[in-house]
Amino acid sequence: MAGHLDKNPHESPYQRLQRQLGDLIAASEPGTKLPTEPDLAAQMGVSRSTLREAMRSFEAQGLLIRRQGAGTFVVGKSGVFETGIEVLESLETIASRLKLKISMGESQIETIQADEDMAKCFEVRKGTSLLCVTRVMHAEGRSIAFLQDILPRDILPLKDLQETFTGSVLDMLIRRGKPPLEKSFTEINAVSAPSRVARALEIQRGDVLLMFEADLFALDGSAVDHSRSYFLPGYFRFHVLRKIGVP
Amino acid sequence: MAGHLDKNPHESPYQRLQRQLGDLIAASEPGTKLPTEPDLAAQMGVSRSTLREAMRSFEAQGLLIRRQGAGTFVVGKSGVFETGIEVLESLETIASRLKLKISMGESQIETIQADEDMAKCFEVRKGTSLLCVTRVMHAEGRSIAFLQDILPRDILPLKDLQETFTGSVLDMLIRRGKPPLEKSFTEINAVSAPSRVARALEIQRGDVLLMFEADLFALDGSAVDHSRSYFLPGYFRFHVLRKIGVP
DNA sequence: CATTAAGATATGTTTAGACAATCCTCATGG
DNA sequence: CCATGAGGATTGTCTAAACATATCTTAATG
Repeated sequence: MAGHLDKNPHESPYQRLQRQLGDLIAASEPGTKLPTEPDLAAQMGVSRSTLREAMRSFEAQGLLIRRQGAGTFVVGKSGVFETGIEVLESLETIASRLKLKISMGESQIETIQADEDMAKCFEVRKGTSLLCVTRVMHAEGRSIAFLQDILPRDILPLKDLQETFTGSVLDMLIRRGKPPLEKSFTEINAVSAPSRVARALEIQRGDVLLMFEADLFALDGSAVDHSRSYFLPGYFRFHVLRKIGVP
Repeated sequence: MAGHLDKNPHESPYQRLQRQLGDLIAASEPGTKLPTEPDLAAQMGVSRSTLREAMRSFEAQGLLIRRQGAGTFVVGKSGVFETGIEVLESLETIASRLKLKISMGESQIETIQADEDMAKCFEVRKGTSLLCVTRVMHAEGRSIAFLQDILPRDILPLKDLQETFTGSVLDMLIRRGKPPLEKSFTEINAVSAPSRVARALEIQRGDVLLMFEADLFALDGSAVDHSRSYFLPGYFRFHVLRKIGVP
């Protein structure tokens, strides 16, 4: 990216480190195992902590994958899930269209009690039982998304969920056809990975994630699902076509 | 948020730290200066590094502001820039509608040479001169967004920019009325703050930012502007209404 | 009274090291 | 040949400390 605020573009040691790391990654074939952290730190003349800090941003961009006990590997930039967000679609649908593979990893279906926010969302009493479906989605041999849906018990039979769930609550609802769905209101933000999500996604706690928090509405206006989806940034490219507003 | 993958919700020391910090912040009036990092670390029984790591996520949520040499302050959650992204509007327009104050801080207008990407974007030869407008936007006494627009020299007179620019290239283009604008194609992602952006936004390098990278098109289909906007997550709530797709 | 400089305070960055947790390889035994 | 366990390799987390940088306060001087 050209242009910057600092008139004197003198490179700090950390920026030099970033550039050198970027060069090393660019020069390595996908699948390459990089030197160990202690070795790389020594080569680049920085401490292991400083190197790790720099590596985090490359991992966030999907250029590296680090595996505890195994090593650090360069990732090929092939399977990016690219889609517009004007239309709500499941990851499976997007994958199918892009001819990419995605699968559901670890998952969990449980019953929870509505807290104040959920009670308000579904217009039920606090403490009402809700279904919570949590899973990790995998592509290219790693976890790339952590998804969680909360929905009233009567919206999807628990039995169906337990027997046929393959990763998308939305697809199940669409296939089932009732209630008929109308729209989703989705909030978008960047978050620092909470410990539990980080563990599930095999990243460091505190790493950068893109999060969509959404309410799904039926035609009759009632909320039928509340979801939180955490995406590893380097594996997704979301975009939106925007009309021009009038000030 | 209820529900989690770990069946045994035993709290790790770091999670305990996060909870305690969250409680402390919630219990403090906006504007409160927290104990110094060494003191707080001692009180919470962790090292200063671990405390700093935990504080980063609160700063990302806009709950804290840290100022080098001055201290750490609790932030009141009042002025969140909330808007749909179906329509492209400047921060000033959004602020005006929400009755929030925003102003332009440090800015820079310079001429740059088109690299390969920019040459392709604007359909010009590599090396062609382009204008680059970079600025930091302030609200509530702090930097909350780092914005950068790149545009061909003939789209906006440099003189006009230098004399009347107050923060929004979009608003200038709309007021000028030519070329007539049609739409913006915006990519959305979460990024780890690069050093220069971090410095401008007064955050730690590597912190979480929401980034929009956009191409603005005129009615005749030509690209008239390419921009990158970095947003401090806690100060913005972007949302989108999504139609339901068919798998 | 205003300005400036020095000292104190506090966050930002870097380093080194220790230990925990995970993964991989190799040797051994069934 | 396969399973298992031990040991080595490597990343993840935490700690302590040092130094850089920024801010604030206070004292001295004009």
